[in-house]
Amino acid sequence: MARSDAVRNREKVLRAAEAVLGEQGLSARMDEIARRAGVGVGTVYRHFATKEALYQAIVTARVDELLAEAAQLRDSGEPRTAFFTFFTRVVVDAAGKKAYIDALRTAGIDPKAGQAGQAAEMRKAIDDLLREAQQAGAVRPDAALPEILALLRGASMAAETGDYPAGVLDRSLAFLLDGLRPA
Amino acid sequence: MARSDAVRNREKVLRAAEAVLGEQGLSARMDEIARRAGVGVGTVYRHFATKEALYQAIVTARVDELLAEAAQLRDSGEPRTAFFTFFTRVVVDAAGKKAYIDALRTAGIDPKAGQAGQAAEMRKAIDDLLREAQQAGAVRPDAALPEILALLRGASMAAETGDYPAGVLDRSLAFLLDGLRPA
DNA sequence: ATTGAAGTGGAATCCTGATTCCGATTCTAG
DNA sequence: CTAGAATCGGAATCAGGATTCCACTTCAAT
Repeated sequence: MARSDAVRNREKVLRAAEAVLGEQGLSARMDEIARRAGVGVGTVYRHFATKEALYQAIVTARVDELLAEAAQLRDSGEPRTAFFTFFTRVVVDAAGKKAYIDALRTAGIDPKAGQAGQAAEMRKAIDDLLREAQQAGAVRPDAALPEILALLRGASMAAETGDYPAGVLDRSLAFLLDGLRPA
Repeated sequence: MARSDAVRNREKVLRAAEAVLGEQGLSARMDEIARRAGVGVGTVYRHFATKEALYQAIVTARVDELLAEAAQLRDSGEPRTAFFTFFTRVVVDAAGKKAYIDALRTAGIDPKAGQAGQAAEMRKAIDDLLREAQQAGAVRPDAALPEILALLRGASMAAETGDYPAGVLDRSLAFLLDGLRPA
């Protein structure tokens, strides 16, 4: 039913939006996204009712990918590693993608919209990894989910901001994770 | 020379702006600031050429306070504690004050405006505390300033965002700081 | 090849604030 | 107490962007 060119354009918009929103965050202009997609603003709006909707589409997709990865790690049989790997993945993934801040914020609380479900999933995924890691003695037992989420958020936000000299981010993260290990 | 009432109004504006910008960040409206100050927008503009200027005035003042505290801690003769205390102070101070994000960002890099000098001072202050703490064996020797700044920024940003259940922030920060201690 | 529905481009419109302007009000020096 | 300067207040002006509209293309089913 859907016209082939329409589908193609939708893709182009999505890709352009991902790039532009990633670089500039929510403050990016719809015009810019349209230009980069090689399309008129009107077309962008035909596919996504609003800037917010476009943004959500992108974030939702990305979070789904992360959730899939979390599931995979959970079943990897390496609980001691899985938690740290996922934590790192999220932070690295956030680096340079300003569009994530809100996603993380949402994961924290914010029962807004339908994304609430996704946020809950994310929390659960992290909680699972955390528990198993603690069970395996890889993470200090006094660390609870809320604290982990706060740290994850902080790390992600820091990673998104400014460009650090090579290695700084990795080392910072390493220190942070060390703080989560048993004494 | 300056009219007494003008001085008073300037103060009112400053106080109101501090409150409003603290709660809502840069997105706060000038109208709101004026209303809270019990003054017309025009008056706000008579004292501060632009929203940015008003914002800078506030941040600059606050950072100066922090610098003073840093100096005091440096001379306290408690290097083992000073570093952690200051780190904590900055984060706690940032909690709920959305206006700081940018200040911290600036402290990171951003040679913008005259604030560049202040940013440099802040970096130096932290560096001093860090070195002494390491000298005293309270902080792992492989932690360098850039990493510390990244962590400080992340922690501050996380603290500013959303409201966490009581204690979460403190515990998160405790874990983070544990990661900076020698093994 | 033909045609009406679906899709497109991008100028025009709307909205939301920041900033400007200026007549009305205080101050305060004399 | 009085005049002139310094301030005020807040309506009017501007500007930046999101969103809407619609005449004009493209599709693709027939």
